[in-house]
Amino acid sequence: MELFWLKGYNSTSIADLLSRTQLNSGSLYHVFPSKQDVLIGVLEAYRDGIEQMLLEPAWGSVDDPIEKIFALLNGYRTMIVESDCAYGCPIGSLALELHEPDPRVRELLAENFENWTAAIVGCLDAAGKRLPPATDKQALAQFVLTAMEGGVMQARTHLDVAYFDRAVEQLRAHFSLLEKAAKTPA
Amino acid sequence: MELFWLKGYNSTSIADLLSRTQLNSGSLYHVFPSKQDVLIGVLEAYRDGIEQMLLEPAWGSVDDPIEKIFALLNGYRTMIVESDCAYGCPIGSLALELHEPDPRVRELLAENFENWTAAIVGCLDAAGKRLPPATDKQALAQFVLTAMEGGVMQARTHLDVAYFDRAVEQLRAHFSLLEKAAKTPA
DNA sequence: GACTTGCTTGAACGATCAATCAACAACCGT
DNA sequence: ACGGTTGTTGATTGATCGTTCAAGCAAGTC
Repeated sequence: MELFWLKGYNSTSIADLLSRTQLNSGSLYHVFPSKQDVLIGVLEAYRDGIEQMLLEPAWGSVDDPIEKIFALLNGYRTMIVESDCAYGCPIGSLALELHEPDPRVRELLAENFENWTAAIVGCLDAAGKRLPPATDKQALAQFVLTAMEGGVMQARTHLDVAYFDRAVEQLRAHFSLLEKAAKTPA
Repeated sequence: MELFWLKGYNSTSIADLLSRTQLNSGSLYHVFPSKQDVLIGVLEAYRDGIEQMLLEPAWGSVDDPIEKIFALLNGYRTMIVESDCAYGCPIGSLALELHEPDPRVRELLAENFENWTAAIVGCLDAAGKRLPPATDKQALAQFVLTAMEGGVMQARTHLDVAYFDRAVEQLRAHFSLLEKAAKTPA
């Protein structure tokens, strides 16, 4: 149930889940032994569905590997705008909302991040020689995630997408500089 | 009370605050009408104390303006390490933990961010011609915040400072490219 | 020494929430 | 038709939490 995404984990009560799912508490507890298990289920589903839910819609009409990265970021932008800056990256929100997460939950959050950055690494690999050969693609992919999450955080705090846009713009400048550096080797 | 920083707002109960402050509930409610007012007080204190609490300790022995930025980031690194990746930026945590924040609270979070980036803008201004003249210093300062928050988030999720270090390293690469671009004008 | 004012005490209240469980229905194979 | 399994119902429980309040205390004022 994607209520967790909107309201957060702690603020989403079992009653919320029940009214949304039209279930009774007993039925829910028959499937999920505890509220945390619901969260685990949701995180697993998100991890496994990232391809269809995030990448495919964003990449529908984009071929250029580097533009794919920014198309994905633009997908987040759309979500921010449509939710009036309330909704950002669900994983990032949970990562900071849960202060002493269960090991399994923390692990799933990490796996979600890893899946995300793996997709970016795929783009970077496809970009081939447009980037300097010494580029640490894993670190750069994590930096893309970093920029996205930080941008989402500021947009939400200021209630203004422009903060997200500026983060993306700075990231784009970084990529421009990298591409330029790749053309004129040291 | 800096319990909010460690455990988060929702997970810190009034009872926690009482035992920590050696107060009784009545006394606390005599000063702060509600729990949220405690948060507001803490956010105001943090906003006003950022200079002494964050900048001065980090910048004690650093003069170079750009190195000051990275000295500040290194201060966050220390906090991450000392808290075993549990503690990051308190403002960032609250910004994502509170999903429907009171307007005043949201405003204070934004002010804290603005104070922070203003300090970075000061460094960028001091860096003068080492950066390309067309540089949008405000946007770049926000990007530094973005990188910091994103790095903190990933370090906490993976329980590994290396994720923070890589974000800082990427940011440093970005600054290197900017400085290089400033030397060889288009 | 009465009276006010400012602050403290800590038990109590009401609300919310996650979780439980005994009773019950629906479906299946035999 | 029957027993067994699986899934459902929803009132209830026990715990936690934010908040309140009547009573008390200490210090200052006239």
